[in-house]
Amino acid sequence: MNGKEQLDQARERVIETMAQNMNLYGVTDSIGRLYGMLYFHDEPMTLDDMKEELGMSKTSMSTSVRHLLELKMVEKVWKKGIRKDLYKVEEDWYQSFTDYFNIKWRYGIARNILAIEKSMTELNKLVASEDTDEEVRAEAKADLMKLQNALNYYDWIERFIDCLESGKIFEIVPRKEH
Amino acid sequence: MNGKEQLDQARERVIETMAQNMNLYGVTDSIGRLYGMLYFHDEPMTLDDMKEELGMSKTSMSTSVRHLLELKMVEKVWKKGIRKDLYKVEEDWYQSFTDYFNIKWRYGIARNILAIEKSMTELNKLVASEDTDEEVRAEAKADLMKLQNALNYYDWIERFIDCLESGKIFEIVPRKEH
DNA sequence: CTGTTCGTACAGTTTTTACTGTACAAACAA
DNA sequence: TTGTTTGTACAGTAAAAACTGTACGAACAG
Repeated sequence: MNGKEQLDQARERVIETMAQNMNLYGVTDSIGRLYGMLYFHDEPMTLDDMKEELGMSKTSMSTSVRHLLELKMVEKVWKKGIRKDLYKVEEDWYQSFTDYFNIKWRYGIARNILAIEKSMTELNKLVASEDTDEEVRAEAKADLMKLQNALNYYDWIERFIDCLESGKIFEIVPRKEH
Repeated sequence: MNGKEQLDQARERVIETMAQNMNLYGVTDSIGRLYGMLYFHDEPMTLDDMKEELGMSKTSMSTSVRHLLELKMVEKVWKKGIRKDLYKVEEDWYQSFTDYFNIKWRYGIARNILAIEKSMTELNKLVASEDTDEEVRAEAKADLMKLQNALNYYDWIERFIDCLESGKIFEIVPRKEH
């Protein structure tokens, strides 16, 4: 097959940089490489296919795919007559971008908000209490202001993600048609 | 100092979750904790202060601060009469959010675009060449379409980051005033 | 039911990353 | 100049993460 090596080389280059890029989504290079490889495969793949293609253990493929599923960057495909699970990449990268924020950022922020609210309750008590040392009270008040700012920021982030999720962002920053 | 423990406990809780959240920015928990600690310190701190406060080595403080500087999440402060370097957090979290994309995402995408363009050039040659096997040619053509889509997506991301950087995003998703 | 096949939990290993202590260069003080 | 102080490079160590192989439960085939 004349030209096969050049084809593979061209793919490999893209896959490698894509994989490093995907660190931004919190996945390792090797998971990124798996994604990239799947990206260039037009047919859905089984874990054994991937294992074969990347020369890694099936266990690794299993956990890597799980990561990508969690991020909704790959999806399971059903095909009658085939017992093995099949996977393919989510083709819509805009969707993947949005999903990332929806999954990772929203989750992180929710946890953070809980912690902040709990601490604010405690600090309010501290400020209200007569037993509290004056210096401590002053610090607590300052902290309360900081935490309120933090809450405001998280509120903004949530609305920002809403803006992505609803697709409103595309009114401001339109998709490039081609 | 009555109430000091409660104050510290309230802070610690927030710092810990904040630190984990900062994994989203690609920094470790311990760097996140340093950031959180700095966040609650109203006065700028020296490396030795941090080392003392966190019970870690000065070397660690040095490299951690460097990471945070790179992300523009902390900044150096000059104070006359003090020889040691002083650092404080960037208070504007909206700015930090924008900076993160500007620094990390733009960089990654730029690298990726270069790789894609190079591969597209090669693939175009491959498609044009008469020596190329027909099957390979077909795959190369399919790849070219995929890569063009990728370029379109990266173009969108760049415009998206422009939208953050210019502050236009705040017209759509306004800051919460309080 | 018994045989396979498939995906994954788990334990163990390898690799990578985070962290420390030392040593040293640069900047300053005297 | 010489003596300090400060930040960081570097090498070594400790901790964490990635990866592998085995073993096993679940799903299906016959």
